[in-house]
Amino acid sequence: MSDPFEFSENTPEAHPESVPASGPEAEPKASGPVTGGAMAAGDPPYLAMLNPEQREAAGTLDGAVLVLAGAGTGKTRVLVTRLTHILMSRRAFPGQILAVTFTNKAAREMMERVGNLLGGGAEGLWLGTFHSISARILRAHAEMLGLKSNFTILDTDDQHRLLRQVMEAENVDYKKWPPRALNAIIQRWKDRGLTPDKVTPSEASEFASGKALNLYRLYQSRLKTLNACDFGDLLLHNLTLFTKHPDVLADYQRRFKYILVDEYQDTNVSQYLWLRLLAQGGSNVCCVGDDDQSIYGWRGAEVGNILRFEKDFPGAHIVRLERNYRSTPQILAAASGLIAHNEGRLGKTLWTEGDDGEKVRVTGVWDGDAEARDVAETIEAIQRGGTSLNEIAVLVRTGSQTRSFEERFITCAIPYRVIGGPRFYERKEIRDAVAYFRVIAQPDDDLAFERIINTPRRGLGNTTLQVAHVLARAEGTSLVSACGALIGSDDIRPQARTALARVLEDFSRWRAQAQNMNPSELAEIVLDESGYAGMWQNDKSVEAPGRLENLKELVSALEDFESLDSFLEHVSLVMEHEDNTGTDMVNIMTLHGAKGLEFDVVFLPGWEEGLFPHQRAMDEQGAAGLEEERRLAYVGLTRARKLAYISFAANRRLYNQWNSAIPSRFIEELPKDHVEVDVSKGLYGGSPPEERQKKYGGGGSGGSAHGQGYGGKRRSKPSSKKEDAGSMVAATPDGLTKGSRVFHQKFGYGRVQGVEGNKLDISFDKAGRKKVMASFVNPA
DNA sequence: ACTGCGCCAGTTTTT
DNA sequence: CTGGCGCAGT
Repeated sequence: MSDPFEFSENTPEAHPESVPASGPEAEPKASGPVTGGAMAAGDPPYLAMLNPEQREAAGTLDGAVLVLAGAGTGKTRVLVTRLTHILMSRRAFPGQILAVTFTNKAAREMMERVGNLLGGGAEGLWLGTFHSISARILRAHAEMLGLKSNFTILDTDDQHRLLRQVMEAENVDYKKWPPRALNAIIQRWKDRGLTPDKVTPSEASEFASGKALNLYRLYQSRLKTLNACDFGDLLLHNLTLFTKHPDVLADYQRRFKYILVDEYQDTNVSQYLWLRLLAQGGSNVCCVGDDDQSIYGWRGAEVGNILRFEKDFPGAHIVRLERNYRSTPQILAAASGLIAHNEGRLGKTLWTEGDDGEKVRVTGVWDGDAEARDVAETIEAIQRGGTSLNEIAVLVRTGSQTRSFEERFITCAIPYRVIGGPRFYERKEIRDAVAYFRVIAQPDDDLAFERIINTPRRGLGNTTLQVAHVLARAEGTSLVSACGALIGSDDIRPQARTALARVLEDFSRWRAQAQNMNPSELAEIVLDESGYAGMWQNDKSVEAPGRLENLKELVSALEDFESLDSFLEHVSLVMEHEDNTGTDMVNIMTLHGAKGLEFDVVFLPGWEEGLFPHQRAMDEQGAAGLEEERRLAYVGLTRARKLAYISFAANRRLYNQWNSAIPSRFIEELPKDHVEVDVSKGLYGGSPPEERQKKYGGGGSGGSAHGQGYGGKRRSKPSSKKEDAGSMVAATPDGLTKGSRVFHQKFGYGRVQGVEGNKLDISFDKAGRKKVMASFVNPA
């Protein structure tokens, strides 16, 4: 948006009356009334509203501050108040404050709350995610790194395709060595701030017989020719920029008088180095985090960063927030007892006031379906008790677990939303459309061009593409320019030549139109003239209408953007779907997705060895992986204000196999006094956890006796003693039979394919084939 | 150049 | 069970 180098606009020099002194050296001594936690007369009202520790964290503006904020202790409130305090006490202009978060959601929330507290005047804040802020900085200095400022940010799909190309060129068998695995290795290097020249050969990894490093180098050079970056590069290039151009760094250091960091425990090495470089100019740094909530180690986060804060900033002020405002004492005690099994914690003692509340409920069920049924029933009961569905969440370990709940909720007509599910911008049709925009915005974007050159089909297949590739490589140009050259040559068939000429013509026309047209209009023209929309209109498959619907949504989403460029930036960095929070719905999401959220009632299904803790976490990270899983469990429990329900199933289907499972070790680790085992399901009848453990052959915690988690494998569903007749409703008297047309409130119209008792097997026109309770459909 | 078939491998979490 | 990929046939 705005150039980050409009320093003069925002610096004190330009407003001598408003700010007493300029430059970090001449920083005035505390002119604000508060520097510590003690309540002082004359505290501004926004500080007076905080508890003493919070006040200390928000009010200590000089020097470095580390806030160890336990779950539900008001850390966002502290950050927001601190930011407001800095502005209200006129210590800095908005443009001199850098506030970084990990998620766009967190950034948005902070912006909103600062706005509320401040009532305007927060424009110009550098508030955003690590990625968006480093992208902004990088765009301003792209040429220093051999990039153009309109560089493309590649998504994972592009990364994989590019890596595959590189591997093909190097004769590395990409079937044997999956590009995604290589990508993971490279991203880990990038997370640690390692450019190819800094990776020590000893780290070269087993991948492709030690060729990973070389592939990394080639990948980087391909990125540069493509004028593109992947996620990791955004930070990495910033680091290079700052170290190679001290003057640039100095400018930013001078600019940012205050730095605020959220979720500090999740920073990786390169983010840490980035912060440290920026802070070294004497900024007042404030990092907020909770080592017990570090759940991103698998993508390079280093809890160590939080542990070494004092070393990095000698004399740092450390504030602990331990008063929890969220959960009941029972829930808090259960969560604390669980997390106490981890070693190497900074250690906090959370406390709270108020009624004990209900103990954490633990239920064992027969299988995943029973679990979903059980959760649905409980939700219905809770809802009858007056709790709104918005206040209820189902937190699962893996994305694939959401399905059984969705199906059950649909059958029971419980409205729900899946947060963080398949994302809008990751759908095929959206990615295709975006690829068109990318080529318009940046003709050199080979990956995007390649994606849509023959979509819709226009007779430009593999042969043509290969020829173009070869030429591009030989000439050192982009695919688009190579294609331009091909039109005038006879290296390809005349048919292909005309087709190619036509697309290129289209693109240059669109490019011209892009100058004086809003993006939304342009999108409509492009989707129409390219034949892309037409392609789906002619498609008779069930999902085609949905795809067209999505394309329409995309066009209207474009209305919010001033330029194609800003939209593309949004697509790459703000990969999220707007959530319809307006309506009352149960929330389903992964535990990772739930961090930072809270609900009255939380369901935590799937607490089985192998699923949670996840086998892979333990295989790949060992003891550290297990501890991270335990923190994930802790995060899950601490999302609950009033009620937490944990469940595990004795049988679970994975791929297409039934596996018997044993309860998660985390269940045994819950302090017994704060847990109530639900025996009503007839499983694990009444036996306390210790006995249950013997019954199912589980060993002590951490022991290998837990083994593989999932036990025997069977092909067919294990027979249950209890049929689920209890949850059945009498069949409808509608007399629906095979072939009847029906209408379902959620799925729309469909045709009955079969009748099984009171369930109907229906093939819906749009939603596909589902089994639904007869009482929820009406004859069409 | 495109279509269809059969084989395989895969599913943790995300900016 | 799905989807991606390679191969063979048109």
